[in-house]
Amino acid sequence: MEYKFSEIEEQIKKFWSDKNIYRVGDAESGKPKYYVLDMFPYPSGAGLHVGHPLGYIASDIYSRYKRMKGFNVLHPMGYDSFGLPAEQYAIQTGQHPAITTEQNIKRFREQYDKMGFCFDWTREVKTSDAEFYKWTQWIFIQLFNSWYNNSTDKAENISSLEKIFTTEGNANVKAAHAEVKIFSADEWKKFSESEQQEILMQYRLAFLSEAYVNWCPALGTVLANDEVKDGVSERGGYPVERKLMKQWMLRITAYAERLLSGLNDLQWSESIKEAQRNWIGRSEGASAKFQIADSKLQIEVFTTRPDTIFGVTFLTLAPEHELINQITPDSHKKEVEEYVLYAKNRSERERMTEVKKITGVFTGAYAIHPFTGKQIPVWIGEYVLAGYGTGAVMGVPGHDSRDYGFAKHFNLEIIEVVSGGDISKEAFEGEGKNINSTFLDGLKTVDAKKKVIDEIEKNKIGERKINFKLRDAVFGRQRYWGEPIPIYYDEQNIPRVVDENDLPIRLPEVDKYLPTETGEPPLANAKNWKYKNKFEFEKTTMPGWAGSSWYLFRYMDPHNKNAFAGKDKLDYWKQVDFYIGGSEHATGHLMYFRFWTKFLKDLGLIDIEEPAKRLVNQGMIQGVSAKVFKNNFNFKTAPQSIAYKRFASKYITDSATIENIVDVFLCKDFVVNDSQKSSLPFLLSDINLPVDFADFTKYQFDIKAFYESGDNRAKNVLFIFIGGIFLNGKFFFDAGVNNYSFGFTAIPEKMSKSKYNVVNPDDIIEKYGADCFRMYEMFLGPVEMSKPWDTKGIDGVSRFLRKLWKLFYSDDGKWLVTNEAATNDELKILHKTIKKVEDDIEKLSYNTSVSAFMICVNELTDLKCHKAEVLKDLLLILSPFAPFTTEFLWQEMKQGGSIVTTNFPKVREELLVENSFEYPIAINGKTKTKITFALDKEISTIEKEVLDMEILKKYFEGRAPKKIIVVKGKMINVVV
RNA sequence: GCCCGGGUGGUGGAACUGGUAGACACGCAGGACUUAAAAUCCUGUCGCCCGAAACGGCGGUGCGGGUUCGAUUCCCGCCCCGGGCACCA
Repeated sequence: MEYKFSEIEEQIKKFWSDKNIYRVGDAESGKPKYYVLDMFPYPSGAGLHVGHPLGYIASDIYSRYKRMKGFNVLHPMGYDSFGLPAEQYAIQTGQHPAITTEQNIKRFREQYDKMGFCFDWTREVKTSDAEFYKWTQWIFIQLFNSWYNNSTDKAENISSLEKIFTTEGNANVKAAHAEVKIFSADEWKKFSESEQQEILMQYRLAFLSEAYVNWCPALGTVLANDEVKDGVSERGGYPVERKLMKQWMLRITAYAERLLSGLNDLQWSESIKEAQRNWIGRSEGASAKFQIADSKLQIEVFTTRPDTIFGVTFLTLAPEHELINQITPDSHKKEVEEYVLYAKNRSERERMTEVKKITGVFTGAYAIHPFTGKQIPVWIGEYVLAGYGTGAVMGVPGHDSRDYGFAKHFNLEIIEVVSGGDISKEAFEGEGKNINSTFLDGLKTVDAKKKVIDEIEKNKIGERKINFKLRDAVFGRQRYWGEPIPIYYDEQNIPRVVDENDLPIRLPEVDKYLPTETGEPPLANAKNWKYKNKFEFEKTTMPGWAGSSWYLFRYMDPHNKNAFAGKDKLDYWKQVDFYIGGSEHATGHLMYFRFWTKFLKDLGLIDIEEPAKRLVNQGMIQGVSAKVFKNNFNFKTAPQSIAYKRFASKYITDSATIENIVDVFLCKDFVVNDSQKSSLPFLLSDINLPVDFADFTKYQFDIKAFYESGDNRAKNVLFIFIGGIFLNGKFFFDAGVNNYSFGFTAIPEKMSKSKYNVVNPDDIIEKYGADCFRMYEMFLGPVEMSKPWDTKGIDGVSRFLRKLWKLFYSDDGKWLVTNEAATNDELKILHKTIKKVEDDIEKLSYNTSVSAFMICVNELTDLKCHKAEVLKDLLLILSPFAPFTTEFLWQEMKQGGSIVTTNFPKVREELLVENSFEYPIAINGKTKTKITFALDKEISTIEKEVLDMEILKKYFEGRAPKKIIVVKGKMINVVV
């Protein structure tokens, strides 16, 4: 019988689905639980490429393994199905995003099924399902109804805060909040309803706030910090500007400390933890208030180096600082206003690219140094950020490089207050001993910090303070395809949450997915969409990360109508034991879902502090692009194109054909060739050609096939190679040349449709089978590592599977398996492999387990072993990797049940005990020969025997060996 | 600039906690089978040197140094590649 993988896969797929083999029960299973989760995919229109399954295969193997080890394994899959691409498509075509999304999901599902993943599809969830987003909205309501109590260090219901306000005002409340004035209980009671709500809003965890946001005019929406890369939108690459807008926000900063300290106990990669630590950006220091001369105003600064306070020679304010107007004397108004205007008009992007440019202006005001009483000038500089600290810094040019640059540029005084550097050359930012600092003189930096903060607090100048870089998260999007925010505006225009019983607030139908003419979000297009038929709903929707911030809990109880998940289910499944996904989510999703988890815990809804114990980041499988060169000017208008046309006219006389040329592609070798290069205008960039026509072994691109495929990019395009050209299906050669070769360069880069380098797993599965595909992706290297996709080695895995098959069937199709008892050698091979594979799976070192299987099958083949006793265990340990083939053979062996639900075999350690070892014998650390000794042999006897060995004599060269080291079971080293 | 990874044959990659560097696979070369091809199987394959061969010699894990009986592994300095952050006071 031949190994026909496609037939086997079909048959086994049916077998599994008939038996509902992947259905997962809950606590009643009586087994310990294990939760394996893949990061939520966005169902894109392009389907899966070979890069996506890397993580899925890894988690699938782990899930199957854990199941065979006696765990009740939850391994679900679903879709993060709200998102931009479907909406963009809707804007272009008018097609409802729900329809596109549904089609894409169907495609994804087909692909998942082909790969044999053990997902329990009865637990599938989709964020765009009203049954799902009902609970996303519900959690938002809880956030709105909560405040963060710093005294108890948890979120509490807003009613407890109101109670405090009515009894004692807000002076002693320790809470995470925005700027609020201090009021007494009496004052609180006298506030109007709208004033009270305004104040409460400053405390809520979901709140409406005026804030500088990243506004992307091209997308017509606001982006979160992590959605902006290099001043442009991460998706689409459109410019982003800073804009003051009223926005729904989440007070993630309340959780900064817990998000930071929680990292320590997580089994996550160091790089992700580090990225989160940087993102949270905790710094310890002090705040200090500087009195403005001849004024009642004070400027508060934050510093991490309060020990350098005697080195302050100026203050710098951010251009957005609110006191600028009040402190600037008339004499300086004009210059200051001009500068502020200039700074405001500078986009984030400009400011970032011109980091080294020093700009600023003197306000004309002076501040009084709190310790020396000296007057110091107050400046404005754009190097100070409005959003961090207090938006003002104390300028210590001697010990801060930015202050140093600023002082040099504007000729301000520089004082050395910490010894150890040379401040005539550069700022000294290291630690040392204080000088020129009165009561701090002689103190080491650590002690000086402590002392000065004590003084600052004693004199009520300021206080010890901890600052975070982490910003509150913007939660509203001017978009259609997202969860409606469950807020309405009452008669007084006070924002209120809708009643929980009215959830879900369904996404209304609109006839246009674009913002309205007045600039309102798309939801404003909805007709008759009012809460209780009279109140205006909030028109923005939630961002892409809302649903994914809590989805892990929904899988535990996906159909629950009364809660986001039932208490019993939450108690049983607790949290994700093993989470796998891309590292690009380091500061986005992975931060938000930790935040929501902590919040739900504070409400007493769940019992865990962290959503995922262990996190593995799978590497990216890059596509290998076929790059050729292309002119980078407009071919129709640029004068350079004439040179190309002249070149083409060497071969083609018909001028109309030449005039029609719209572009030119050059083969790699042509560009590398100097004499050719000099005859052409050298303005080149590279462009990708579809990999389907590229031969990566010879680096040859088939232009003719490309042209004949009907691709528009090949039409009227002049292809130049060495010795000839290709135009519209025809080759033209130099005299004497008749072999064409269109060379390209192979570059690994991210796999993407736009780069024409996508490899579809369906094609690979069709050619080699799903098991082979799964094993090959694992065989490529460690899961965490990125690597270019390359089919070069896949034949090795394919050969392995056929070799395995041959242990069961002869070439002419006879069943070979016998019930003979296995020999010791055979059992040893088997159990060595079981042990190795078990260890490797735990470590996620799948590439080495695949080699172990290969070694095992090779050795059994050499021994002509066809014994059931050995083969059935081999099938079991291989089944997480190659589920189809192993299940098929399992059934052929009449073992009963399904291999999926059978237990993993136990290693028989006693078979692996060696009683002798072949020692490598090294002279001065270099291995020279080998000798076998019994393992229980006395070391002193070994030493003696080795030193007497005839073969070693020549290395001693007459010298007596100085020393001999014997490490039992490892090696022997003789020092001469 | 700062913070994380990483650098091993022609290629993907192995090597437990400091103990035989290059497992396994691809590719390549030679051979067997075949009319032929595919498939399959066998042999070799880090480099250099001697040789008929060797369980011969020398070198070798990005570079330079160090610790050690022994270093791909630990320490110091440097170079290169990938990723993240970036005027964060």
